[in-house]
Amino acid sequence: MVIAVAGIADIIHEARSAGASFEVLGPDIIVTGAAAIPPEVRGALKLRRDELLKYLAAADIAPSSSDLLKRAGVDVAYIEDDGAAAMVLAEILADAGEGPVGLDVETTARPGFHIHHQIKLTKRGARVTGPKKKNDKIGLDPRRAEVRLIQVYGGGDQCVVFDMRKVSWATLAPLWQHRLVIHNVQFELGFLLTCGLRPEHFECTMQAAGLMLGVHRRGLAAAAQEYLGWEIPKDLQKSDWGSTELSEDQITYAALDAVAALHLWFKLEPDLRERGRWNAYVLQRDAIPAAVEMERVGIGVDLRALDVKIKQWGYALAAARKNWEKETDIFPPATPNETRGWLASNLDPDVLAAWPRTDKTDQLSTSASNLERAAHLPAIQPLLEIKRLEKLLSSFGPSLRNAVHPVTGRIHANYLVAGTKSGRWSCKSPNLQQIPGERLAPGFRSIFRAPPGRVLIGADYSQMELRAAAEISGDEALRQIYADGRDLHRITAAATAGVRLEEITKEQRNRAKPVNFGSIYGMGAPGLAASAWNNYRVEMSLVKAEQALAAFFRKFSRLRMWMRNNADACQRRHRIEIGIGRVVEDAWEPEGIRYTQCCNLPVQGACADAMMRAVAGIHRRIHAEQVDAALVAQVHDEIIIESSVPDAERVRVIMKDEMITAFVATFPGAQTTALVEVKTGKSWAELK
DNA sequence: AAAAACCGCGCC
DNA sequence: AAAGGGCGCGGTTTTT
Repeated sequence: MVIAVAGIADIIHEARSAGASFEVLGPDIIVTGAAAIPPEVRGALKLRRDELLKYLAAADIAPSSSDLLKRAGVDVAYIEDDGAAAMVLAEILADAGEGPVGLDVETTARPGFHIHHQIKLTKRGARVTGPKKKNDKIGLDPRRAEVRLIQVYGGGDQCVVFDMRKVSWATLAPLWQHRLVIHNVQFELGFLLTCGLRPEHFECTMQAAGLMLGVHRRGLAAAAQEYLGWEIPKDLQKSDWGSTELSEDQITYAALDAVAALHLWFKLEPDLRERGRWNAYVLQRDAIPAAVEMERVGIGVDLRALDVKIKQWGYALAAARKNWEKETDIFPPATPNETRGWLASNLDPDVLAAWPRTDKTDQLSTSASNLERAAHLPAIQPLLEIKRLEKLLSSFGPSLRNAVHPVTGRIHANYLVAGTKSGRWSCKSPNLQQIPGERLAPGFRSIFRAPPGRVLIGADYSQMELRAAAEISGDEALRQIYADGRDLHRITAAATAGVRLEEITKEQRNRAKPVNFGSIYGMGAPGLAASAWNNYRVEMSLVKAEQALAAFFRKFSRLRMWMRNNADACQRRHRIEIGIGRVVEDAWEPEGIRYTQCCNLPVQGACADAMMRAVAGIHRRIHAEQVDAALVAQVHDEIIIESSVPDAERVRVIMKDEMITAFVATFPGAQTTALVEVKTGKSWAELK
């Protein structure tokens, strides 16, 4: 940290991490453990005493961890030896009785795994602007970090904090048989698994809070505020949990989370049951071990092939820039504003006047789909090529390479179970659910590869959301199409063009796709016309879009009826109800629930239910049947498993079986003809 | 200097 | 009457 420019909060944080604590007494500041503060930090604090006093006084109003614990009637016991550990653990379990134990852990980078700073460069070679990227994920990575503290609370008058540098894991063995309440249990399971521990009875207050408060308020702080009225401080979250002597503040801070988790559970559990969301909770909870496995196992990557791709993209980008310069005699635009300037001076005045603009700031749009409107300008093609390659390089080049784990050589992405309001999973660091496909980057998915002796198996639901819409709405015409294993796109194309099915060309079928996908989500004619162009490069006039929608709903009138009735019911209830019992409350949306969400979320969300059932079911069977295989990716309607070659056939059967079972469990009586498609290959590219 | 807002775009 | 939904991420621009 550069002390001279740091905020006072950062300086205080440094001092606290070093073991110091502050107390305000009238105009005086009492510092304990001042000797531990690094001299330059101490100097800065002296220099900025007034600021420090103001900050501490403000912090005084917000209760500290120890205030909150005091109010809750909980003492903290910090345990550093096995004898005491066994004794207090027995007390905690006695406090809990038949009930669960609240638990939380703090982790820290293992010795030898240093935090290395990396400097990011822009495409022009300048230092990247914005916050300096500190590589601080190591402390959260089970492969490079260790559990420092385990905090447990049984509901009594003490919370125990075990220092795992002093206490042996064997002493805690009884704990793993007990039912545990953890906020974001996925994180803890990842660490416990590396210690060979596989607790089976757990509750996740984060999943529960997401169902009750909305997925954006499922964090511990938000949930504790809402349900307990606690303002949980989080300033020590990133303190140094590896230091030899942990401060008292750190220990009480750590304890508070375990206490909060248990208290939260006591409120959340009855709430889930009373509000009809218990089944949704169980579904989400039971999918967590599969997500843990996906992250732990990771997906295999051919690093050399990725490097080749990056090089090729670089060459192609240079060539595209040359082409631009040949057409224009100027350098290619380096920023959106430069692109806007070029558009402003090169478009015909009437075209410029009608050029699409951005939503919030009303500037000229520079999106690829809009640039294609000016395709007659010779510089546009090179510009589009530049944009494509810059996108690939910035999102899937060096940054994806950096995501390859130094120890395993694989990518361990983080899947967020029910991380979206519909219930879909999301994925981050990196997001494997947005890896470019064949259209944008031919062959790119072949870098995701099984190691020698193993294969990837991909299974996907065919036209999952259209099938779901058919089942939810009870539209017999649509259901019949899937019962017969017919092709909806072809049927819609024939209806639109007014010709017989056999005469439909590939081109005509393609034009029908946006109609089918758009209509079930409540798209209007203008939206359909736009989506046809933006997603499929199909030109569709307003009139044609209107006609296509009308024709679609003439055929599937029951679907339209469901859409309208359901949207009405949602507005009446001020909530959208999804599948097994998840909801999106009107109050959770900044501008209230919208008609299109009422149409979309029940379909998308019920599909997410089916997907979760399938993932959990597959995971369970792979372990129960001791198959040499593991889940490695999930992309909403697709599951990818890496398997040994001998077990591949068994895996294919399990996947297909579990996915069909999950779909029918979600949509009783659903048509299952050609529902699941399974493919095997050495790489992801071969699974399409 | 850092944070927030905005735009655009990859996937389903 | 009309109404694309859901994400995460990189980069630029504006605000604090």
